Amino acid sequence: MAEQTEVLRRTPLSKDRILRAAVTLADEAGIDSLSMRNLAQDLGVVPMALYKHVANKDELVNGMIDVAIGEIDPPVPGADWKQAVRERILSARRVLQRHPWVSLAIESRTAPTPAVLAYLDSMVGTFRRGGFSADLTHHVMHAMGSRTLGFSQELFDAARSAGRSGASNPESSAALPPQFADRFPHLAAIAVAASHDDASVVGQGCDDQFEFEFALDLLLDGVERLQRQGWTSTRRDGDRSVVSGPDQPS
Amino acid sequence: MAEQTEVLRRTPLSKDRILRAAVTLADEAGIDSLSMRNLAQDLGVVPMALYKHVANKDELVNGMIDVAIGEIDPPVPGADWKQAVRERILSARRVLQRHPWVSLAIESRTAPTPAVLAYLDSMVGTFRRGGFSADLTHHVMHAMGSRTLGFSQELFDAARSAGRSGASNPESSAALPPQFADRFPHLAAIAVAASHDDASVVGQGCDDQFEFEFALDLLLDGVERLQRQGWTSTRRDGDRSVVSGPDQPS
DNA sequence: ACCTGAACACCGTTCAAGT
DNA sequence: ACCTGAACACCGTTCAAGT
Repeated sequence: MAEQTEVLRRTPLSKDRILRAAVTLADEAGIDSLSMRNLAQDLGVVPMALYKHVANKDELVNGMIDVAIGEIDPPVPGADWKQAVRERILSARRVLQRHPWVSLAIESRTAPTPAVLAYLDSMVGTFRRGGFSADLTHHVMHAMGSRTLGFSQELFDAARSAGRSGASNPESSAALPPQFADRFPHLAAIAVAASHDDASVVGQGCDDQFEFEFALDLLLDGVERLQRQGWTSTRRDGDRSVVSGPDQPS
Repeated sequence: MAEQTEVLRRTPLSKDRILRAAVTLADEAGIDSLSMRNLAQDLGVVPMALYKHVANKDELVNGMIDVAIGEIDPPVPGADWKQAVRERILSARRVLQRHPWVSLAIESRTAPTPAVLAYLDSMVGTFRRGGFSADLTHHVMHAMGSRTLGFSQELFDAARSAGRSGASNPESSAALPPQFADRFPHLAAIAVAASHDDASVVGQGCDDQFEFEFALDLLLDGVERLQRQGWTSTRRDGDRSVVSGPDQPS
């Protein structure tokens, strides 16, 4: 409608409106399509008009990140630390599946944004209330790394810059080239091992959710063990093994 | 010397010479400075001359990655799987410290390069010879993620796009802003906890090497435990905890 | 004082003109 | 047939001219 177009054109720009349009653009067209010029066109304004509300593109991306991080669920109230951390991280992961550009955007930052800091601060608080020392919590946060925010650097991540396509979409599964098994026999063997549906499929054949939870639980179980052992940092003493506690089998 | 310049100008371009110049450029000036135009200028040729040897910039970056991956030490012969994996990953980490652009370059790829595949294949072989089932090895490789290649997504990684500056350089340590402890009390607490040198320093105050090995050993100890328990994938059965084996304490 | 078109300094890559 | 300068279609951002 002409009237509606007129209203939209007349709606004043705001940082909030710019950020929401930028998130939508990145969601739908990919982060590579996010340019000041494209974004301005989507908003029906001249590119330079954006610079009234954001200092530069870096500040725009920072704002976009915080919009996404704000969508992560708050910690579940009654749960113990392990359940609370686990659920929150899986919530973060769901957010990142809605906004696949976020992980790359966060990685490209030189400093964490305010919302990321607030999220991490809250998670540290959950560990501390669960009986973790400040020392152990510090190292645990490092060890979790980007997994804390719901993503991890996968090496076979074909869906990274590609469009959204569920793992259950058989169309997008690339069959192994014939030479692959000859050149990389070990990789071919483990690709077959965990691919329940089609033995000639790798990458897309992996159950991403399972792999994420496998690694998450491996880490959570490991740090739980350290906490129960009363682990303390021994880095100045040359002791290399982090779990060489008293109840180690042999 | 004029003669030497003449010789250099006369030296024919080759993919190898281009790749080595590109790696040097990225090492010294950062990945952002790596453009076809800058690279051509360093080589004393016109930009379009590069396209005789590389199809496009993506292929250039792929080649650069493989140059770097080729610098990783081969597995140590006599060691058991745990030592072999550990040493190799730490070697990869040293390579990435010499070439700080590699992790971002690998992350930006949509598919792994041949040298990365060969490296991963070799590592899978080490696990398999150590008695790991193909099933477990598959999930372990996922769980290790980018750590396999010597890097992990740190959230406070200030030195990411910045120039090289050792963690021991006190000049580059940013003090915590006064409001920080008020807004993010838990983060402030754990920052102080593990900072031995200066309690008001975060980020640069962390011992990156210690944190990397802490997480690496946490994972290696965890997967060793799974392997000893004869862990098998139970993902279709709704069993969520990866370490719920028979010898769990309670 | 405010807005904005043109311009600047880049980029990867195409393509046709020149040798 | 080969090489390469100019051009194309972008980019983030500056800046001065116009209202």
